Amino acid sequence: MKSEPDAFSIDDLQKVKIEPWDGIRNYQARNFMRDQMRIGDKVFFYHSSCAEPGIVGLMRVHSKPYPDPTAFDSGAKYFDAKSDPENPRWMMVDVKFSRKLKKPILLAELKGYSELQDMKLLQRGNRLSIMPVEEKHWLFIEGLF
DNA sequence: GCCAACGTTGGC
DNA sequence: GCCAACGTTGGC
Repeated sequence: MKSEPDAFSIDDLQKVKIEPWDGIRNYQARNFMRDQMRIGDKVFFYHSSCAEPGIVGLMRVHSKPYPDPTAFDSGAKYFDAKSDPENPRWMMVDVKFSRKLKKPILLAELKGYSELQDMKLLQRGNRLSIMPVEEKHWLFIEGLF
């Protein structure tokens, strides 16, 4: 799961411990939260759109999917008039802090490993802010900690 | 700031 | 349903 550190960083998560991952307005990203995530699933926290993009920490899924309340708040940045509270368009989960890596694993480093060449994160043009990680890739990256 | 790669919108 | 225009993401 990606976040711009200026908006919400791994340090912010370490402080608050649990964070509702709201504001996702992309159907594919929503589907991953709504359909694939289970409580306790491990998640990489990735800093994007910054000087040194990369994996900076670990967290876990901490709730079942539920409607994103910011979609119903007409004053909120992520308000969506087309999301009906009776039939919510945007679903999200809460995440819980696990740990911060001593040293981030930067995107530039990840790109260098032949073992990760087919990883979704590294595919050309990928802009998804939430995506699944294959087990083989997860295990390889864990070995880099 | 630039640009590639999408995703969304809206006219037809 | 098609597709051009526009908006967004995100690395560089």
